[in-house]
Amino acid sequence: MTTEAANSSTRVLPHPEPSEIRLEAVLHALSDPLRLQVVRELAADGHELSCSHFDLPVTKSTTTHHFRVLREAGVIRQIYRGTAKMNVLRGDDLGDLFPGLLDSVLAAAARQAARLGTG
Amino acid sequence: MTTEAANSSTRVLPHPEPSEIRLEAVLHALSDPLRLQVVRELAADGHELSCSHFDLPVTKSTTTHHFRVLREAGVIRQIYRGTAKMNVLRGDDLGDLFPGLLDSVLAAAARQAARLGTG
DNA sequence: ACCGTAGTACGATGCTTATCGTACGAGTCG
DNA sequence: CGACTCGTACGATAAGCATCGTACTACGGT
Repeated sequence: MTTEAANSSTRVLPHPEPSEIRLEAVLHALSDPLRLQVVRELAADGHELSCSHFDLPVTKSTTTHHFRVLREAGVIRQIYRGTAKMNVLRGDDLGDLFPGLLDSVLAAAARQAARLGTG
Repeated sequence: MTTEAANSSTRVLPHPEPSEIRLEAVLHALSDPLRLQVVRELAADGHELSCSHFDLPVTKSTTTHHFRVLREAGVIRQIYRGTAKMNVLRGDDLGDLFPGLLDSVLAAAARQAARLGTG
């Protein structure tokens, strides 16, 4: 049973507070190719993107797993909107905690993608 | 004798070419607390430091393992000098490949260390 | 030649992670 | 309601990784 009368989009996901975000966890989250790709797309778009928007070469289960890793590391924020689950970069929080870090990682990823031939 | 250069004898260690260095591997190498600490000390010192200079809370075997991960990711360069194995950051190579990345990671690490009250 | 120091190699172990499949829940729309 | 879509939960599996201990090599000094 739903423990709570389903007030649409009242499903809330746990996110780490800025004070709980660890650099090591952020770096680890970004060290996976799939997750780094997701972060790049989120940064490039700048808006909320649903999980299903991403065309990852893994199953839905694995996709859920990767998004959770990103969320629990504090890299993204996830919000339910209807049946969809929207994802946004926590650019502000990360910028406050680690100024310039996200930008240089994204720049590095873009640079490597260009170097390796259209990524 | 000698003491000058040219003491890097027979034993040579494999290092990735700059073109072989992958961002994901670098981020993964830096995502371990011990390895990040090593990199911070190397950056702070700026000179060659032997493996035994670092006082890591793990055995020699594990220390060897962590230095190898850093070397194979392209983060450090290792050279034998007598019985010692010297380590130095590949700051130039990383700076060419991923401008600003290493600096912002180091800054982030310093910031987090201060925030967590490292003493 | 010997010994001590620095580091390696190898095998084992236990933990973490990436992956999948299937069954299920939550929400939308006809 | 019923069907459909999006995503979750759980269990299983396989690979990776951090760690250790012991046995070993390489080098330098005495």
